[in-house]
Amino acid sequence: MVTLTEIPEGWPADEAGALAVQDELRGRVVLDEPGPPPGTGLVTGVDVAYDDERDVVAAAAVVLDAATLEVVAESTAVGRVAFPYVPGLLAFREIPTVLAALDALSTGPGLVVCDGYGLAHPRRFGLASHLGVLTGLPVIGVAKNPFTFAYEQPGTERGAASPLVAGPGEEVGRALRTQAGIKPVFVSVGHRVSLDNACAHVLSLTPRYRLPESTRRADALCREALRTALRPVQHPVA
DNA sequence: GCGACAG
DNA sequence: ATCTTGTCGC
Repeated sequence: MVTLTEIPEGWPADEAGALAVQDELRGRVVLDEPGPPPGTGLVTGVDVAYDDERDVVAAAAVVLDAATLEVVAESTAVGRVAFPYVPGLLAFREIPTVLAALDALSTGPGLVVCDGYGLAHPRRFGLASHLGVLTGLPVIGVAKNPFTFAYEQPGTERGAASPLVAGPGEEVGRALRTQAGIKPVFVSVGHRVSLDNACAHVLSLTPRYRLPESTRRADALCREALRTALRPVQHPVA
């Protein structure tokens, strides 16, 4: 069964409204907790896929055992796209549907890993921070691109890292090499996790591929959920 | 001033 | 994000 997630009442209708929300929520981010220890407990990947033509977004949450990387639980949700794509306002596009997917899980999510950024954001309040503040969960962001931020190329070996900086002396995240000789990923803190711990989690989630297993699983699942949701219902014929 | 810019 | 065939490699 597929239910269409509602866009919450009071959801910002334009850029000015969204900026005001970020401004208000930014102060609630918690940055002084280390977060759950890497390699233990549960880790949940979240991701979304879009059909902009039909204004539909599908979200998936996949819970992994952090020690074995085996799937413990998963869920999906489908909704209307809640906001246009504006760099810096990505969270407003996907958060309602992501929250619905997290709510549908049969277990607590543990640490949440999302696509995109937390602190590494024009106003230091990216998707991972936003999701963290709304749920109270520990959240980190893992992005495939450095956005507008600068970094020095980390060493070529797996585990090598270098600061992702917004300006002289302001570290907003880390470029982390998860596979030897492969383009790094860009890790930033969302809520209630330290940057060191966030990077340790990401390394523990990348035994084989560039991107965390959590995101890879969530990516595959939300694409499938989108295909299913867009497939026209089959009426039985007599 | 203009364009680019996580997904 | 998404549009998209074949192809090189383990």
